[in-house]
Amino acid sequence: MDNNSTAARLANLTFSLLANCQEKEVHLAELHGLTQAEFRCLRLFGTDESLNNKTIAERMKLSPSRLTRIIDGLVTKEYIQREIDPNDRRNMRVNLSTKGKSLVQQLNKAYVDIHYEILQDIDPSMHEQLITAMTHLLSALEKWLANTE
Amino acid sequence: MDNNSTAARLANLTFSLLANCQEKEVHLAELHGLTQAEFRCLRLFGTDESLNNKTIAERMKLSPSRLTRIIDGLVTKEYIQREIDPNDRRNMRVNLSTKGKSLVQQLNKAYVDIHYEILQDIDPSMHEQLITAMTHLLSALEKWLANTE
DNA sequence: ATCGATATTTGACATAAACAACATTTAATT
DNA sequence: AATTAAATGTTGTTTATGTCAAATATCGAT
Repeated sequence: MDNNSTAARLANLTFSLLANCQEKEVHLAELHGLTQAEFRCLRLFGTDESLNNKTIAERMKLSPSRLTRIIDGLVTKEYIQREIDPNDRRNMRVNLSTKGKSLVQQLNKAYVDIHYEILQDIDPSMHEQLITAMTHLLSALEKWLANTE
Repeated sequence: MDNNSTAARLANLTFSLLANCQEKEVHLAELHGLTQAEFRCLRLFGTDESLNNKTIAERMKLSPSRLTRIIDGLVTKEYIQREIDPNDRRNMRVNLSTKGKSLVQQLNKAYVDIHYEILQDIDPSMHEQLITAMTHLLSALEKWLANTE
């Protein structure tokens, strides 16, 4: 009984959290003159990563053609660069420009900062458990998604 | 240092969590033949709530005109009903149909169930902490959003 | 060196979702 | 009589996505 109401509270929390995060993402994209698709694509890059069109398309579950256009936008806006892969010249290695790197870093930093502040409010001995809990939450969701697809 | 890397791990977790939740929402909407906007609108209802057009429009930050169309879709799909507000007959009280109620309940149940399962994996003494942490996470995000708007 | 497969880009076209703006209508309130 | 709530019709924009076909360049293997 008690557990169930705790679950309901937790469910409400993650629900609101999701809504807020979504709003945040929309806001951030706008702030930098990016469309949602472009923003999502950009967020896919670690600062040093270099990916090719097809890989990104697969990760984002989009057609290569579609991806080309999204990348086009990001190249025009100077967030990423395209260069020919020396190993296989049919490939384009797509990677972040200086501007892109700095944006991604900035976003990551802001993100980590928020979480840092949150952790300040929590007993350090609980941190590890919190991580564990969130990991469970994530894998439960992933499992759920895999099942229904 | 350690705190910061914990923050980074936590940030990554909520990031993945967000991505998964988004995917889940898209999937669920599809599953029930609803557009994203319709799905979001539906999720706004508690099972017993009765709202009017204008209120929903404000909550969803949309124009009343736009809302009318979304509601139209949900009425056509028989998830919600419109009826004239007896107190002010200019108002339309919008509320869930039986079908709508059962869907909302089903969604809520699934949502609570997932969280219940997660809690099973976590030491009960930790539950309150988790709730607290998530509450902090949420209010940090809300604060952030309020600041940047 | 040629042939078939592959990666990407490009152009054209198409769909549909998500939204706004505006004017009009209807009905009800104050 | 003036105001309000909602619906409706129209028109238009943007974003997101797909498909398909053609073009280009490259690779790998024969």
